[in-house]
Order: sequence, then structure tokens, then C-alpha cells
Amino acid sequence: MSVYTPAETARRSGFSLDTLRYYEKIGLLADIERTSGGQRVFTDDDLGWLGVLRCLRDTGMPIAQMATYAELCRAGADSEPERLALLRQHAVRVEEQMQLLGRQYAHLEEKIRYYAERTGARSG
Amino acid sequence: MSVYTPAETARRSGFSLDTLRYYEKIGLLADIERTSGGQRVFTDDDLGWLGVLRCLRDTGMPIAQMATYAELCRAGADSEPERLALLRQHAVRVEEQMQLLGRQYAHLEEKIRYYAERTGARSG
DNA sequence: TTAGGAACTGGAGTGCACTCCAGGTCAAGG
DNA sequence: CCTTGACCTGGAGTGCACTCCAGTTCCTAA
Repeated sequence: MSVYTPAETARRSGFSLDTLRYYEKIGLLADIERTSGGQRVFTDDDLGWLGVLRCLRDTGMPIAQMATYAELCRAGADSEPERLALLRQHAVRVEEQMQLLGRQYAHLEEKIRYYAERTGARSG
Repeated sequence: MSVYTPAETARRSGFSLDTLRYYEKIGLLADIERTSGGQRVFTDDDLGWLGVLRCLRDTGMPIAQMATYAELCRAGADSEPERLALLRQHAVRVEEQMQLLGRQYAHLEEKIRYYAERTGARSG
């Protein structure tokens, strides 16, 4: 298997059909093949690229920046240093995000322990 | 010091003045004192509660659920088991979120290493 | 060949969480 | 007093990322 229907692609990528169309419209997805009748045909390469988009999206990159990255990827090998810079910048933000999340999770745990003791004490 | 102006509260909590007003309007913030002239006066308790809200928001809890939690807190000690359940549920989602973030961060790092090697190889 | 589900398009609508605005009021320094 | 910057209200507007819709076309299995 190496080509997929829109529905199958949605299932595999985790993006809805509407989102796939939207991503194509705004340039995150380019050169998607079509049948003679005009229906989209996705390849393994497309799925790979969707995996990249999912990674960026899951780590909180704004769509606009993903579009920038997509364009750099289309621009050829000369843009690789720029792509690297963009990803490195993003990675820094993700690290900060992970640290914040970890800190706040610790607070949450603390609160849970507090309530668990109180309710445990009363009910037991 | 134990009371704060709206501006000082915004600074300390990290929420904008508009957000503080919005939170009060939708019930996340209740019983904020006022001067005779109608201006808000925040206390250390309020700041503490804002810290809780910040924790929940930073960990991705939707506003609607924060409002539920706020109401439970106002409902008295009987609601503690419910509060505990709500926080535990949320903590599970946060754990999942942290795991996803960690996995995707690993992919991102991989991509960065790939580009770093390529651009390093060409430029060095 | 025909039925019916999948997919197409352009564009409007949604949900969330704020954010901004107009037109006033309040309060502290000079 | 008077100015002036902080604050007030209700309500409209914004930005993001989809999501839904109407009306039409495609394509596969019976």
C-alpha cells in the first residue's frame, strides 16, 4: 500500500478531512495528487509530512509558523539552515512549555494530596 | 502589605486587567472587595486563588471547568470529594499531555539533529 | 445502470479566551 | 481645586484553528 483515500489519510494522520482540506488551502499541504475526477490521493510521503505537521502542532507551533516552515521545505536545500534555526527556536519554546507544565503539575499534585488527606481523614 | 490595586494584582498574577474583570464576570473570581467608589481591592487570598487559576489554566483546563471548580470551592467543605475528583481527572489529562509533549519533543530533537548534521557537513 | 456513500468547492459559522472601546468616574499629587 | 492617570461598565471585536453547510460530482458494488 502506498496511496490512501482522504478518509484513510484522516484516520492515519489524526487530522479531520476538513482539516486536511484547510491545510491544503493555506499552503501547509502542497502538490497533493488528484484522480482524474478531482479527488485527492495521498501518498506515504504525504503521510510523513502530516506526521511532521502533527509534531509541530502538538508542540504548540502556530499555524502561521508551520506555513513558513512548509514554504522553506519547498524552497530547496538552500533553506536548510533557516529550517534548522526555526526548529531550534521552536524547541526552546517547547522546553519552556514542558518546564512550566511540570511545575504546575507539581502544584496540582500537591493540591490533590491535600484534598486526599482531608477527605480520607473524614471518610475513614 | 495585604491588599493590592488592580494593576498590582495583574502584575503579580500575570493576568491582564481585562482578564481579571472577565474572570470576575464569568464567576471565576467572586466576592472581590471594592472601595466606596467602586474600584476593586484584591487581597492575599485573592492572589492565592489567582495562583490556583493560573495553575489550572497553564495546564490546559478549559475555562468552563475552572468555573465548575470555583463553584465547588464556594459551596463549602462538603464539595471537597468532588473537587478532588475533578482535580484527579484533570491530572490524568495533564499526564497524557506531558507524555505527548515529551514524545513530540523527541521527534523535534531528532529532526534538529538531522538538519544540524547536514548543514554542519556542508558548511564545515 | 443505478443507488448511495465518499469527496468536491467556496464560503459561512463556531468556540474559546480573551481584548479593545467609548464614555464616563475615582483618587492622589501639586 | 484641578489635573491626570488609573479604574469603572456594558458591549463589541479579535485571532486562532478549525468545522459545518449547501449544492454538486465521483465512484464502487449490486
